[in-house]
Amino acid sequence: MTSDLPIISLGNIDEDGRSERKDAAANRKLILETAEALFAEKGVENVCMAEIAQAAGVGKGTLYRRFANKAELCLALMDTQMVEFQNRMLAEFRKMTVNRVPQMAQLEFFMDGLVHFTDAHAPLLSEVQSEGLLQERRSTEMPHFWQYMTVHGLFQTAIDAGELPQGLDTEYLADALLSPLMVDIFRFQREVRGFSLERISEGLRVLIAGLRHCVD
Amino acid sequence: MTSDLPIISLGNIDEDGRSERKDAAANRKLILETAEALFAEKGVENVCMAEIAQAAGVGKGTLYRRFANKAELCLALMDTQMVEFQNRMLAEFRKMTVNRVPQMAQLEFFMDGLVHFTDAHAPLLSEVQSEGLLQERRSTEMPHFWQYMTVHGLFQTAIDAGELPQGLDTEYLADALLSPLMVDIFRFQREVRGFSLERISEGLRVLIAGLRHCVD
DNA sequence: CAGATAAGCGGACTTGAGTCCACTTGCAAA
DNA sequence: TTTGCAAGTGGACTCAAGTCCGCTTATCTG
Repeated sequence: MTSDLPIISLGNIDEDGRSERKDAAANRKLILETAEALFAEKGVENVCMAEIAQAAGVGKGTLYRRFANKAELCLALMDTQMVEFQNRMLAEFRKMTVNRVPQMAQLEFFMDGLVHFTDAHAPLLSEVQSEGLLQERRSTEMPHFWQYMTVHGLFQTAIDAGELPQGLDTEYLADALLSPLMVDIFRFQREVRGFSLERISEGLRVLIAGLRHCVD
Repeated sequence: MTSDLPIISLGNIDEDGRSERKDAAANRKLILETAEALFAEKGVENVCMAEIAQAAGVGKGTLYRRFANKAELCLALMDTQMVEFQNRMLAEFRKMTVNRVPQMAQLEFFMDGLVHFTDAHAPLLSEVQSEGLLQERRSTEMPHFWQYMTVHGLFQTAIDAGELPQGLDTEYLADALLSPLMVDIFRFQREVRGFSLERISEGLRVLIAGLRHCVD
């Protein structure tokens, strides 16, 4: 059942299904490339929107027409890599399922991949998540959305397969298991606590493993 | 061993141990009262710093000398209630320990209390946490600090008491267990997912219960 | 091809955060 | 009591975010 996990992407389709005007599409590309270059040069958090607009040679109005804020811009920049990661994971899931690898092992594999993904994209993710989970806008495009769908899906399948007891609150558990990977906390653990990626993965593995036993 | 858990409070002692000048202390009090009133009237997120300064009849400079930002101001406003909560919990721990209540049950009790505490103070906590975990400044006064110390302490004691297997990464687990209570995620679960407090508590209970079994 | 028009564009403007600094005042030592 | 000065004060100023609105242009229709 892992095959119906969603792949989420922005694409360049407007909400109405209408595609952009040619000049607008060119500008979007220009802005994204300019932003990527500036981010690489000075670090994501040291680049402001006005600076991006100026470097791209467009007005602030244009920039904000395409991307309502820095979070959205950063989300667009991550889009390709997010889709790539999702595809890689889906391919692995398929392979593992063929090889009769238990769902819970697949979940551990996913979480481990996510730890590395989060680490690799921490600066962009910081901006993306600074917007907050609460904004309705674009919520289905937020990283948390597909991460949640994946974890939740794996939990459900694990229950169906008898790997987990029935009656677990998979909706809550999916959110809870993902919450230590929200960037704020993740970066805190990495930068202040000094945890290694392996240590974080192992910690999550322990949490996951525990679920197998406890129901009462 | 629960008796050496810390109680964290701001107090009105300067970092150098020097106490404030009388006029300054009066202003701090005035500012806190004004802010509290404005927050109650218009909601925490709808009140800006300039507004607080004006309503209190002081300049922005004065306001910012006392409180480096809105987060710090909100933290000061929560101070009393935080200390109260901590004391209530410590008292309960003592009582429970006398009655031979297992450490893990005490942890569940604490987490349940924390769920209610977080819910009750969500707006102020949102401001406090918007500062982010990463700022070194005042990190020991942040809610997460004493929450972490408490959970970590309970884990350790549980291990010493043989309730949990040795070798658990208690430092990681304390952070991880608390992370679904970071306001962003908590509010998301409450407001978007629509989870009840009971459901959240129960979910946490399941996570905690799992730890008893899994080590390998 | 011409005209209509929705989409796109740019930059001035508004708003709030936070800094700076010249001026004032409480307090303690002489 | 005077006086030195660290602490306190107020508000102008800087900086970035995000909005607004009058002008321009791609694209569609006749």
